[in-house]
Amino acid sequence: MLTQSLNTKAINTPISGSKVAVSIDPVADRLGAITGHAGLVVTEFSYRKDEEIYGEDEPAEYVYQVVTGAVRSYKLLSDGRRQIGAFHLPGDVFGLESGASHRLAAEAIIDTTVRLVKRASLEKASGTDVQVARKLWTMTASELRHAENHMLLLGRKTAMERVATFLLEMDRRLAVAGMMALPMCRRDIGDYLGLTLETVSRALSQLQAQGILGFSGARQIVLRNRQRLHNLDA
Amino acid sequence: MLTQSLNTKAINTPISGSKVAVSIDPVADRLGAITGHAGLVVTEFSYRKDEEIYGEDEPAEYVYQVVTGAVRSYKLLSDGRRQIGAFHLPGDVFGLESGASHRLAAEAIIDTTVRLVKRASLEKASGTDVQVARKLWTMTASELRHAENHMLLLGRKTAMERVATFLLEMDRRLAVAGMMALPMCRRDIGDYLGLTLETVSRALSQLQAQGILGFSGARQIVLRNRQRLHNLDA
DNA sequence: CGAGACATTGATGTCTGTCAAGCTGTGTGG
DNA sequence: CCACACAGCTTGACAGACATCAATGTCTCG
Repeated sequence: MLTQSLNTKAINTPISGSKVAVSIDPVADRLGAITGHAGLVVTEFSYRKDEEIYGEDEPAEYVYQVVTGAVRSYKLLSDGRRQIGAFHLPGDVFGLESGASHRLAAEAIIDTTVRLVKRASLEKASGTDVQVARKLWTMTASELRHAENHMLLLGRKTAMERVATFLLEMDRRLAVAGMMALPMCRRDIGDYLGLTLETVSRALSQLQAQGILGFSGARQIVLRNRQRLHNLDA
Repeated sequence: MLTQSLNTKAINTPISGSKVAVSIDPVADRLGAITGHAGLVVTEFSYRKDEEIYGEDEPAEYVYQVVTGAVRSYKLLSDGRRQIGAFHLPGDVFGLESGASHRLAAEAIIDTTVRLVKRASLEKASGTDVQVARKLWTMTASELRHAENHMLLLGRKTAMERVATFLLEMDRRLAVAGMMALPMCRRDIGDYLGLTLETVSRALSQLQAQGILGFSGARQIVLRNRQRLHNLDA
């Protein structure tokens, strides 16, 4: 480990690393919108549940896109308190930095496959292709928008409002056939919402008791009344 | 008012609007780093204390830089709860959007003078000048970095840790001769830190009692022991 | 110098955290 | 295929940090 320099650091302990360039689906593919133009090398990689993808303050060598699975980006305080800044779901790009290093760590929540491209090659492409440069900016701006909404949630919303916001966000992002399968545990949800896992659990139970949602297993949720959920969300 | 369309909307009720193009100091001037290259028209404008500069979801027609004064950017919940996302101090650029509208409102905290350029002209310049495009991205990424740190504060830090973080941030950004003159009131600080003004006041009093800081008037603060303040900040 | 906005301080309340016990359901191995 | 084991979840009792409500103090500026 000590002999491994940061610059030549291998991608963290993958299950399987296929180093072949893969073809990118051009439809509604946000990373593809960039790579399509520049013809960059795109690699696929997989991480097991709870595996670290990169650490906080690590050099930002790659930009990632979730293919399947789910990823959490987070910061830690010295005593272990954790704030998850975002969940990344299939299609989402993460790990994009304009500076030299990652400002949040990233871990696979469940077994996850990602596409990745070298940051340096994107930087290079942005120097010649204005479309690429524009895309990098809008992706960062999109993350900023999410962070600004989340600051409002963390600073000013009640526990119930936070959970309602969370459910509506997840419903929007990963509902299929009116049901959502949450990839993350209650602790992850708590660390995302600035709550404890117990408070999250109590809020969900209360929503169930009110008939606003139904469970089929703790992580399979059906929203039965989005309007009432919206009303609970300030 | 009703006859005034949004697209032709005048800049909000300035004290004085000098529409002359002004020369920009090229040294350590972040807006200048852009405008220097593109030769854009830069205007100066002034706002009085508590005057709105733009509202949430208003079309983002201009990008601003504080010359003198201070600005708060914030979001509101329907019942009036407010989260201030950032304070903008002399030199800071604010109101930069990659989308069509402002996602936070902005108000002058005290009498404030800003420089401004049309967003559209920056967009245009970024299409031909790769340096401009790069700068827009890094400025947005810099805001994102701040927001990520602030999410950690809002989600996971105690009241005392938040106030310590705030003091160190303000010390870094506006201390002159070892003293800082806060432009904002206790309520603004509370709304930035996700606390009430009373909790902020109590924390500051406690820090004074411990000799970590001294006051000369409620908004004139001297940090007497930055190390101990750092220790209080998780 | 006076008035009003702003800040401090105190008393009390409450929401969420903490600690603890038990339950569920998922995956594994006999 | 069933049963066990364990991680994850729920629920309860209690505690505590911060909010709320209220009164007083102080600085600023007109």
